[in-house]
Amino acid sequence: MSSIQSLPKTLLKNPSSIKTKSLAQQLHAQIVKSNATTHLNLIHESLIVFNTLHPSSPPSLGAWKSIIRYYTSNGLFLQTLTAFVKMWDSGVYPDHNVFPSVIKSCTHLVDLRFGESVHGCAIHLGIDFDLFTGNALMNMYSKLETFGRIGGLGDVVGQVFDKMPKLGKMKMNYALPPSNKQTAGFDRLGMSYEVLRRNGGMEALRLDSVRKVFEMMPKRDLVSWNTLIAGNAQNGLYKEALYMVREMGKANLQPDPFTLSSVLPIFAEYVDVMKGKEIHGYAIRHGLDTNGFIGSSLIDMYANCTRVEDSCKVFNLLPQGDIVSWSSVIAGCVQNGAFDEGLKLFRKMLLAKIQPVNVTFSSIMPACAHLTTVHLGKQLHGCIIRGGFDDNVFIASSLVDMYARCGNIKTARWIFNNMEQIDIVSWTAMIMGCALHGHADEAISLFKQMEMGGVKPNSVAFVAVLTACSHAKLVEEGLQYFNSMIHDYGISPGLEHYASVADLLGRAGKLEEAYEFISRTHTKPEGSVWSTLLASCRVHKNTEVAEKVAEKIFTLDPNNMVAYVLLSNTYSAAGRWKEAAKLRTIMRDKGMRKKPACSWVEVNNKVHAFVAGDKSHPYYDKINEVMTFLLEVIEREGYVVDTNEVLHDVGEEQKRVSYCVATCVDCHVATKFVAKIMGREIIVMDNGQFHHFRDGKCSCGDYCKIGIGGPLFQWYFDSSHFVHIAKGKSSVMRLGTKPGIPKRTGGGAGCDL
DNA sequence: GTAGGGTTAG
Repeated sequence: MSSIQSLPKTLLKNPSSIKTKSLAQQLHAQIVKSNATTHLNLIHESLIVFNTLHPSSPPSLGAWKSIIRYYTSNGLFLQTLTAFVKMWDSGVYPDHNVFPSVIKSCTHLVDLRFGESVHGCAIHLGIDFDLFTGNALMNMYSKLETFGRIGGLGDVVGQVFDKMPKLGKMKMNYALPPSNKQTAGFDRLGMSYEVLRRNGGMEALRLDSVRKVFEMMPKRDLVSWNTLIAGNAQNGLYKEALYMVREMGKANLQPDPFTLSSVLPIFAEYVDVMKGKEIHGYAIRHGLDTNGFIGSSLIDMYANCTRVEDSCKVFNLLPQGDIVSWSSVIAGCVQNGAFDEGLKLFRKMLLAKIQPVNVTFSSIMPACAHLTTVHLGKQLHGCIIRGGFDDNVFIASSLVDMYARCGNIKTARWIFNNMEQIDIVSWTAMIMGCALHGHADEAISLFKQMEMGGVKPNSVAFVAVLTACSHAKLVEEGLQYFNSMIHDYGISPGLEHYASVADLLGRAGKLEEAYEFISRTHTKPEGSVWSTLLASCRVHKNTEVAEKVAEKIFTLDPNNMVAYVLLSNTYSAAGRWKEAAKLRTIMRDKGMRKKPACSWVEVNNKVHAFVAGDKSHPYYDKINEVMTFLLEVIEREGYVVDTNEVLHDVGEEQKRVSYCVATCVDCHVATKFVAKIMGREIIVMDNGQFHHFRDGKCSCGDYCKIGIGGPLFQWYFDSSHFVHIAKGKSSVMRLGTKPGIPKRTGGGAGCDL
């Protein structure tokens, strides 16, 4: 006999040589029996021949089974269903081997209606008691029971196969339990799954069919239990899932990797690292800790419990990392603020020739956003476009956020405008972007558009719109949104909302009001909420409220250094030097040392960072030269050093700081002058808020809480940047107090991918 | 026939 490879080739080149049905079936059977993956194209072609050759005398059950199994195992789910319908139409009835494939196809196509019909067929034929069929049905119902009616391909497939519901109507009472009708009803009310879950009450209704199938199954194996457990775990029924694990033990079945990787996400969600560790221990004792699925679940669990080091340990012990474990560990780092580590791992992954996918990109992008390294973000964006991932809503949202945070609000807006689908996260990212750039009107307008478009704001969206109001001095609007959040949307305010409102009132100088507001909150306010207000007290030079606020903070945390610094600066700003000095003494006695302020700018894909008093930059002398020159120029233009606001806590090592740096405390004013003289826009990011300096004015309308502090002046004038200024371009500078982010000149975050 | 990773938070 000819080899499997050569026979079909010869025949298929000349289809007319396939004269008989039996020859076609033989051909097909041979190909199907051979290694399917190496002959995919041939098999597909032979199936086409097979399907069209003898429409009047359809294939036997055995042939149909081969076809259906082939289609399903190669992901051709729509073809599976076509074959199933044709088979049924031709009077050949499926046996128990056919149903699992067909049900699996319905699951993948997110078509619950079709699946229910198939279930009806199985009942009709009396083979719904089959173990494999039952397992497949449970899996389908646990994945589709809620979502199947909401979206997906359900309707499309339903239209194509309008015959199918007829087939399944015999015993549809079983396949369509009351829960489905109610689910559909909720859907019509426009309530999201998230809302339903949060409000409770759905649990009893959902997974009804899964439980029914499980209960009627005469025989259950580990797969049945795992499917049931996973179904409950993935639908938020954590207690039930854990209860079923115990029940499974009673049935003398041992947890396997499937069981463990369904249970681990529950403890990740509960942030219960002790229970998670117990599972880890079990996995080690049973030699399962090197299983890739368990590994990535462990990585995620530890990361969710803020134990990134443990995530990395698990990852390093995996014999081979696949894209999921790489993505997990990268996401774990980024979500815990270890941005540099995340980027390092990402580069390592590329070196290991692992191709990033959707999840990898949306996991790593926030690292670029928070490090303000737009050139890295752009490189990633390039990879995303080349990989065809740019229509993914997760990725697009992360890009909107990244560009906005890196100062490039126009690009952010362009991406947002071109998104195919916009969800609550993309809206929020865009609204927050506008808020950070001081475009409050636009932020509010977007928020309204979102509401009108039927997307319900969540608590994060309210943080965004409150931020917009706060930055633009829109006190009334902000308070209205805060109330709307509580009364119209039933969202109870969290610390971040209280902080926003405290900021809103504080920036506007309504310090007493803000103090009362925070004091009234039901949630116990944290130091961070009070600190927000204390910063406003400093701006408004109100030592009276500042003292009250500081007292609150010190009750919560007697060694809160930020509060000491802010209170001391408030005294300085109000001219009460003695009190300020006294606080400095206390701080020194307590051994507190303020982290030196740090500023950095990205020029020609390189990050230049400057710490106060640091002379290590290779162009330090040139920078100083230019700085002195510019200072003279802006002073001629009318800039006066504001000696009243010498807020710098000049420490021992900073005493050597040059005249210029020490005097440039009122950087916000100085930068306006520089922008005017140089005739260019300067964009500065300060604590997440952007200042666009142009033509002697700033976009924040001087309505900024902190004023820009720190050794700002240094980095206008590193030599390459000076060239940049001359070209009239703008680049984003960033201020902060995060030593190490980025590394000193040219290091760390400045590296390419 | 069953299992793992993602975007927004002054």
